[in-house]
Amino acid sequence: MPSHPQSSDSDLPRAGLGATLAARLVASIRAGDFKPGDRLPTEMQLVERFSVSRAVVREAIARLKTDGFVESRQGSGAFVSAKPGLANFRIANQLAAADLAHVFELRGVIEVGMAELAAQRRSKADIAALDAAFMQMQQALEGGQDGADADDAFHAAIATAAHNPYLAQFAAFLAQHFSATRAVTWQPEARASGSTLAAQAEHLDLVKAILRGDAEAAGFAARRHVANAAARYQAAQKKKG
Amino acid sequence: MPSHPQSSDSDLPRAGLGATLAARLVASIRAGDFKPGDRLPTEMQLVERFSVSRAVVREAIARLKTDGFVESRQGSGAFVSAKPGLANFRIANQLAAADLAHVFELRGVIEVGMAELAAQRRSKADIAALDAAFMQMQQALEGGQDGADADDAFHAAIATAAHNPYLAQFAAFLAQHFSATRAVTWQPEARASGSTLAAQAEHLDLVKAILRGDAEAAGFAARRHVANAAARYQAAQKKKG
DNA sequence: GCTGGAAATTTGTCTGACAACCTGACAAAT
DNA sequence: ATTTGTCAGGTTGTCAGACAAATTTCCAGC
Repeated sequence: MPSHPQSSDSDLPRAGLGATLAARLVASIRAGDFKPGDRLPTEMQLVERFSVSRAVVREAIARLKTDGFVESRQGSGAFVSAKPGLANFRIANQLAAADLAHVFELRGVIEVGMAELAAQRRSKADIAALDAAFMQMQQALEGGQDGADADDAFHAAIATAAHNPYLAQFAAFLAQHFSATRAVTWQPEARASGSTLAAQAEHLDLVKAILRGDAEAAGFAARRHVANAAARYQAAQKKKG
Repeated sequence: MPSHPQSSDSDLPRAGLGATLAARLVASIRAGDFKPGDRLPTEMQLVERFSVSRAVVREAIARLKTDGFVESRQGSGAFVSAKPGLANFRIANQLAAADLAHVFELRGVIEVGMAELAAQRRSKADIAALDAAFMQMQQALEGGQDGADADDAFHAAIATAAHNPYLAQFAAFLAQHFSATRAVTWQPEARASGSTLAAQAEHLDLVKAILRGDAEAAGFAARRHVANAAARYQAAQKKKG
């Protein structure tokens, strides 16, 4: 058994009929088949059209309701919301290269803002956590170990130092989609090419700017770090593919 | 019938049993009653504990699945996800004053980033849309009409000019929570105090910076505009409450 | 034309049943 | 002793039918 849990298709539960139908209905709404205010087909019509039971249809519609795509009224029907899909913000699990670049850019905007705020608001405890994460990465760099976890902790420490829970939560949300890119930084190929060293140098610039409370420099360092991380990841992808 | 749709409690559908149970289970997970990896009570146990039918329990769990709180496996049970609630980003409908300030800050970070990118990437069509929205606000300002819609269009035009769909979608998501604050800018009280005029002056700075492609100035103008908007809104709240 | 109420329609909830799947225990074979 | 096969029980997934609750439609009656 591999030590790293492999996320193959078999170990994650297959999508049931309800989830599948929900996805199809969302696609229909996004495609414009149903516009805001329109009434969806009745449950019985959906039962006949998709050859499933009413329980499946109701599960699908329940999912659409939690995602804010539709609102249903007893006795009347289910109606597409005024702002379908805007009740929450979501990013697809699999992203094309062009989309990934855009998400990288979004992440950059957030990281820059957090770095600036962290420089203005950092407490002694924030500095201690930031320093600890940085030193852990340094040890991983010198010892040839995996510093991905310390890298996570480093960025989390910056988010904490910004003292804005919404900003931190959104950064954590975005970070999920970058586990692969963070892993690249600490792979043997990256060490050989000097990418890991370069990334750590960028981390140092960021730490120093935050320590001395220089918001402008912190923002600049964060901007450069994310931009370079994106470049390094895309270069690694090109080399591999 | 009022021209502005009033969102009273009566016209939006009451939460059903399924939605209620889902909310309670989410609260339990957030409170730590169930930790990541834990197995939820079986559907039959939930049926007995909450005195509802299995259909209601299944609707609640279906909602938890779409929100990424749990994953269920046929024959085994429903398990709390590793990162519960991080599958999507969501903001509560009703925010306390302190939370609203934080969300304002998050919005500011996004607006600054979009303004910078818009200055770098604006096309002729972007400029035309931006100009049209600004002129519409100007007319509303001079004619004493409501410019809230034009205000929306103005910020949407900046989002479009940034040429990043994820950034734009997130900005639109955030904008939903600021309809009240944008309305404040165009109320008679704001006109009397000069707030509306000040806001429009800030809009002009923003437009000019984007037109001449000055990213730094655009970012600065956006930062100032959002900060002032927050201050104006909080002042109006204090005056009213 | 308008009103009132019955009838039809639609979603919400309950109940029972079976299928698909997983888990653990036990027996059998190696 | 370890592995393998089998079985029984439990759990989620799906189906079917029924009734309750709320809305909409329609028509008789004025």
